[in-house]
Amino acid sequence: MAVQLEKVYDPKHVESRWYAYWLEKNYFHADNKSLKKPFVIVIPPPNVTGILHLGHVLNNTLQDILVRYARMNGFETLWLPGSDHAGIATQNVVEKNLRKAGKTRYDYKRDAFVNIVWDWANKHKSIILSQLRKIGCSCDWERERFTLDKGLSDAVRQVFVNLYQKGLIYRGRKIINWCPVSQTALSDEEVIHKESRGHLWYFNYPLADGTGHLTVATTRPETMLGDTAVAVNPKDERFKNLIGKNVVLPIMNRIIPIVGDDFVDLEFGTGAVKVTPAHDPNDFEIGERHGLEKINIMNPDATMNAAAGPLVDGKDRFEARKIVVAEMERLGLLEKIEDYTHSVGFSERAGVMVEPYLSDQWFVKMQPLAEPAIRVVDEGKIKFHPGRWVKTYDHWMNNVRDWCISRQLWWGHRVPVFYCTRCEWTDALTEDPTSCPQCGGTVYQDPDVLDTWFSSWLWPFSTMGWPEKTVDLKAFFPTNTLVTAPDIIFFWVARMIMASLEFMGDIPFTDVYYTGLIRDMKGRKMSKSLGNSPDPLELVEKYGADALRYGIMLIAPQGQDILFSEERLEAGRNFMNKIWNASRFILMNIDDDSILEESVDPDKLSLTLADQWILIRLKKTVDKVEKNLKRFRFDEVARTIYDFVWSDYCDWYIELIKDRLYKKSAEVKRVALSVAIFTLKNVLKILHPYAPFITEEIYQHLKSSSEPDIIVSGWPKLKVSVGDKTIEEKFQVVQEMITALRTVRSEMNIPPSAQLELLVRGSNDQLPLQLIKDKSLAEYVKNLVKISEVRIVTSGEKPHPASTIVVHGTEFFIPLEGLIDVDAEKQRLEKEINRLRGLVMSIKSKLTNQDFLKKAPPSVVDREKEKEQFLREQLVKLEENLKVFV
RNA sequence: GGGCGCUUAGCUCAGCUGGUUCAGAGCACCUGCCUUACAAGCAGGGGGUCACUGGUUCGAAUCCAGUAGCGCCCA
Repeated sequence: MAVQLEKVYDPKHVESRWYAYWLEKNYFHADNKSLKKPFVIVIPPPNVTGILHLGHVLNNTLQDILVRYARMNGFETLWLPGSDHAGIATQNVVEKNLRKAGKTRYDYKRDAFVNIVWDWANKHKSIILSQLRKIGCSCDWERERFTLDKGLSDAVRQVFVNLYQKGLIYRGRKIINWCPVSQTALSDEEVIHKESRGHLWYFNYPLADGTGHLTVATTRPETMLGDTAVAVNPKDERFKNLIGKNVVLPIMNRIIPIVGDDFVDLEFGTGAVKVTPAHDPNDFEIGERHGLEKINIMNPDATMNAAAGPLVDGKDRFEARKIVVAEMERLGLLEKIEDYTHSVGFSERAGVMVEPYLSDQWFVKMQPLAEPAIRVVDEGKIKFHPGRWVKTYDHWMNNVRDWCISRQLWWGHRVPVFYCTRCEWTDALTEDPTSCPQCGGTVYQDPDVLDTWFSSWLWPFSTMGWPEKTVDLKAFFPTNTLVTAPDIIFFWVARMIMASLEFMGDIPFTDVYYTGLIRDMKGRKMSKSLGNSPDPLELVEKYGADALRYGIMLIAPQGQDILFSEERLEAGRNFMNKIWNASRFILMNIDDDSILEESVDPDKLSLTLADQWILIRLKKTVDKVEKNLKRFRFDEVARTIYDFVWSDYCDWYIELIKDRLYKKSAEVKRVALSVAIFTLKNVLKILHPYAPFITEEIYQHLKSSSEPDIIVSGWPKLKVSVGDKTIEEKFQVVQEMITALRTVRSEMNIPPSAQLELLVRGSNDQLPLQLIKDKSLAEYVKNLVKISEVRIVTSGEKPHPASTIVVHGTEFFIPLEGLIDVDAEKQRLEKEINRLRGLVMSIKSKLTNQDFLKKAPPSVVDREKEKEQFLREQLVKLEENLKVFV
């Protein structure tokens, strides 16, 4: 019996039902003993900091598309989900919350604080995972992982110890980036450089021998308190003779040397620079070269310490700056102040200015790891999409610096290094020692934790059970495609490649697809403070998950940022409603369900031109979708399906078969319906990866009882052999005839309801005449243009007055006594004639160009000749018809 | 300073291997329609020197070089 669907598609009634059904059927679960070829994606684990944003929707929709496509193609498909503990970020938000209550983490014992963070993390983890389910992600939830899980923590520890033993992890006292808010070291990648307006202060440092002074320039006056030298370039004629002499450091009254160092830029400032080895990476290097003292003048919270002197001891760095400048001025040693724009580092998470800070940290030696990782990408074993990111990758890899992995945080994997309280013993161990193996003394563990990325870089294999030799690893590693944003190419992608090669001896994935960033319509990044970041769940509520997914795919160009506005989602919603209504129409015309049980073989049906045409179009659409999925052109896929469904299927095919559905015999109706159902089912399949819910819902009404659910149905393999090449050509002419006639109706203001008579005049070699002579094709025209009768007329015959059009040489007259506005018709003809004349002119100039005739391929020349011929004929006929009115 | 990307209709973007997909789509706009799937719709229409300047070519939105503007990354 005919199924009745709602007139307007309501995703709320559909989506959650099917997700529960798929789960119940265990469709998302991957069997590690399967004989099928695997297709594997590991999710870029979202941070448990907060909730999902649109970037996640984009990213996870893409993954779900790949996964669902692979599943339909018979792969053993694993999409491994999980989340990331996001060390600094998570600890930061929790501390921010505590601060609201006037507390800091130091008001708690370490364990107690970590428990608070766990509560936060668990809460957000479950929100995030439920959001992924809401948008339809077909993840294998049985394999969900968290970076702090036991297994993953073991992997982290194993890797640390291993690299430590290989000498690739070492402890070093270096200048690192220090975040005064989180009070931890950061890696270079976690610092964001911004152009900032500041000043350049010029200070005079008196020479110790009283013969004058040397002027230095600085952007950070407060650091002068930690100066232990002044450096000049040995090539600098101005200062050459000063090398080896001393200056008196003002305020501190410390005698410090003038050293010569090539690093000093002769052009910058005065050519003499103050050297603060404990607070500047370049100065540190100079200090190393000249054996200078490194005086740390700052506390971890960026207040000044006692070494900075009584004037500023305990004061904040910016307050200290003011005090120092004022004091220098009071001493008459402030030469001048200039405005100066320079690049300043900010902490990625806390957003405050970072301090270059001397401290003991753990580092990974990167170069040995980088080399093989560069190779696998350059050799194409791992492919980037778009490929241009290879350059960025190479550049970073070739200039990679050692990775600072220790963090002075409480939330994360503890550095597995142990120290003896009594002797010098220290070691990295996979098992906690009970006492010092050397002297039996008590031991303690390094208090620091590891950078989050030190666990994330193991994600593709730690999630599958490494370092155990698990069945999962054997079945599913390496993975296939990684979908991520290019802003973490260094943080994550590069490091995963290094870690996989080092520990698995293999690449982690074969393809990396880089998405764009989602911005608002003004091109601004989405951010909470701007309030331009919509909540994905609200959008799902409003438009449905399918519309959200599909809409985003539609507007997401490859490799470019995406300008998002809610308005643009309407295209997605409208399309869902369109396909819903097309289905609704088909379903309401099914009066005998047995048609659904038939397997349709188009070759065995007696097909009309429209049937053959839609099947060819379907085949071409499937091919194009497949091709573009393989090329990662997800936007193109969305558009291809859109055009087929909306234009070909709805605007033309359905309109054309209405006549057969309503008025014709049961057999005729059945063929039309069969083709319509066949086409719809296949288009639902190719749409399924994009819009899983609505397609499953509709498909359930259309599938035979023995066919599987759409999610596990086979991807269409159409062998449409119907018809010759002329089918599309013929149909296109039909479309042209109909459109041309409709245009006349519209332009001549003929009431939509008026039934017209149509006279056709032409010769038998003209396609339109041949087609219109075919009764069934004449019906197409009659139905879609509201023509009551078509009459083929011979040369002399022509009604007056009539509106005239010419399609491929054949003349069509609409006789409309009284309805035709002669002036309007004249104008219309003149306009068309002018257009054609222009075209003819341009072709003529081509065809009279000897070079063109000689050098262009003959097929192109012939085509132009045909075109000219064709246009001329059309022109002549229109001109004749115009004469009638003159 | 180095690298990458972008510039096509009012807006957002397609346009692959240079020529019948060549100037396109959606939104917006104009006209007419509640035509028994859909007004979240149907039919028709207007609208662009393809950033600029050169070059290659019979032929350039498309390839090359340069210029300008915008954006991103690295130092």
